[in-house]
Amino acid sequence: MPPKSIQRTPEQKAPAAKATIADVAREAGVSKATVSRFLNHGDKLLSADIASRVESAIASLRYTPSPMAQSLKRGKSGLIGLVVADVANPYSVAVLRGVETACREAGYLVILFNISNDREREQEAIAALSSYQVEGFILNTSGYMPSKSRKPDHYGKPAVLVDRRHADMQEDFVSLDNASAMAMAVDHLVEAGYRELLFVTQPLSNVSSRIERETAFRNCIAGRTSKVNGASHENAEDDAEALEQALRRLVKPGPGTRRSRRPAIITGNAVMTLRVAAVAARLGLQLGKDLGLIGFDDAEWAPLIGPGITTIAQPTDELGRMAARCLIERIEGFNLPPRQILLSGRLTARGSTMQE
Amino acid sequence: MPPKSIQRTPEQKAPAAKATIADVAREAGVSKATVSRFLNHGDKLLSADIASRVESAIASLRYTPSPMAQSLKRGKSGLIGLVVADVANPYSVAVLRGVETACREAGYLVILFNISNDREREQEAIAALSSYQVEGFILNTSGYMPSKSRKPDHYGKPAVLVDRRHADMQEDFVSLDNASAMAMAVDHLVEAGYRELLFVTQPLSNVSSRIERETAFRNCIAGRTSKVNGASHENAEDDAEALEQALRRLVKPGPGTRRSRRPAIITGNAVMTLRVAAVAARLGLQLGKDLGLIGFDDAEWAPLIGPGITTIAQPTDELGRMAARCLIERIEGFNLPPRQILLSGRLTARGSTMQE
DNA sequence: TTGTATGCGTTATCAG
DNA sequence: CTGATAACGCATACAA
Repeated sequence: MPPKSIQRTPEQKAPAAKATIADVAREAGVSKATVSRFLNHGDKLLSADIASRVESAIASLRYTPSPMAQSLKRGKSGLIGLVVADVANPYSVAVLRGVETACREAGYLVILFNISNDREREQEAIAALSSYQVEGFILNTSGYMPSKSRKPDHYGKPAVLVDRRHADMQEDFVSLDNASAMAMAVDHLVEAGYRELLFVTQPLSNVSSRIERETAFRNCIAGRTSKVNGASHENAEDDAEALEQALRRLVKPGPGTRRSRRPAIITGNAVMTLRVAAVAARLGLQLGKDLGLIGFDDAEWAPLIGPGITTIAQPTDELGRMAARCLIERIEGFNLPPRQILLSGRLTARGSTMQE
Repeated sequence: MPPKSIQRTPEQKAPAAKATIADVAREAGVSKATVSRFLNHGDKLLSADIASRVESAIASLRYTPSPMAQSLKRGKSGLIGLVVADVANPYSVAVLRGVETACREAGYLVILFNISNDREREQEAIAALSSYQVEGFILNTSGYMPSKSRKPDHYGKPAVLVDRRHADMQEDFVSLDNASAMAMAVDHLVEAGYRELLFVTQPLSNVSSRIERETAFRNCIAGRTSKVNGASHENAEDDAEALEQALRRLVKPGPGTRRSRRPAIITGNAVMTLRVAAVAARLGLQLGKDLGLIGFDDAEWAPLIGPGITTIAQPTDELGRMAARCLIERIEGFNLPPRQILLSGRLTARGSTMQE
């Protein structure tokens, strides 16, 4: 057996060292500039003869331009920076999916930065991404830096916000239409005979989507001339205790109150839905009977918990795609005023909000 | 009011144009080379005086080196390419999270490429990532290209595989210890009195983790001298029908069989767990009573479906971190033989596998 | 239509 | 210890 020399993949003669534009130029017997022209303007500026020579040289060398070098030269990179508040959050991930797809289809790649809900790191994320010459940002963050009490700097690059609005927002904004989604939820509950409503949310703490939903909820209640009661409960991460209290209070109203007022809960997102379902189970409350439940965000498990949980699904994939498209439009030069794109949710009725 | 000139952020005198190494050199009254030395070797090669001058120039100009330019020069980018079979899969996402964290901590950023379970696009993903000079790949893919019937080319860059093993694997491999996890599952069921076992999985179709689990299942059954029966069922994406048949057959054994043989199902992942739970509900089967159920992958909803579903949790975050660490070790030059890192799962018993 | 020369922001190789 | 200077791979103004 002959001593095995340099490893080579079967179908590739040249060593792995990537071909550069200079190699192509040499192979085709032209200058680097000519090759560059072919790359950027096709055969518009070249004679047919030379164009084809360059073309076949590129093919035979399997040449691919280096985005890095291009980026350095042009100041643009084909990269889009995505900053996510928390990759553990299914919502973020669902959006991420749409974003990645749309970007790739448009020839961009996504660099991901997760800040694990640490607001202080938003600026760090943007800076890191920016140094990689990303051409724009998609932000699913609060946009608020407590310690600095100012907005993060976007380095003059376009950005689009998803789900979370920023103060004095100059950017495009893509989100669920929270007001009408909440209206759907309340209407649905009232129609099903529920009269004592509780909105349960994670702490509002400057997260615009939570605030919008809470506000919409109050408006819905206030707007009803009929006898619907409503209250909100902010539930901290670890405070199952408080949540249990709130449920107890909701279900077993004080003395002197008729029991004709059926109680129901609206949860602000899937996380809270799960928590409420857990507490309800612990208290022995039957969903759809002792307690109505409708939650923002649809999840695969929603049909399977108890009698099935009624949800308002967000068009997450579409939200992500929209965000990406907005950003790319701006990147490619259209200079539009800030837009707000509000997509509507879809209600799926299940056992947890049964008619009386 | 004076005509407002160029917009400037309050605390930043210079225009937004990012400072370069040349700016710093000028500001400090030294050469670019000197600044570069300071950047790369600290003050080891510089006189204290000059070092401090450079240092303050950097600070006052808020200078940050351009990774792009560095990358061009050094041939390394600080980027790691992550190719995910399907971002819609909670498992992928959970791993992604660990990967992102570990990479960032080590000073790398992650570029994400999702191939939506399209095996043909694995090579495309790797090529795209490679052109961005990523320093290595983390792959959660099949590594198998049906149409080409060969393995994707990694361009000589290090790669680590997560969850899915490739043929003739030369790469590091990080995964759940499927064999012992399956053993745990079977032991648990047998101990709880179940005797008629069915393993339900998505189609094996060359996905190594599915194959390993199925094989492990068969081995477990074969290894038992006692009277435990076992069978496997591959369930296609859209075939609820077949799944229902399988459940029916499992629960209602043919004539002449004693009913002392309690039936139970082991699901290969969370997706299948949900599907089985749905079908069981439709058939009116009580989990933990008429039918045992234990599933791979723990999810937040597991405790809430029916009497709670027993699961085997994968240490997803740790898997991601491990993968990242392995890759980074290789990137930074340690030339080790291929390793396999198998992490064990954790069983959480819930109502769906109650004792008789 | 094509080639030459220059520069993008860094790092490395030389001298000094 | 420090400073010119030449690459890295590419795109473009300018010259031919």
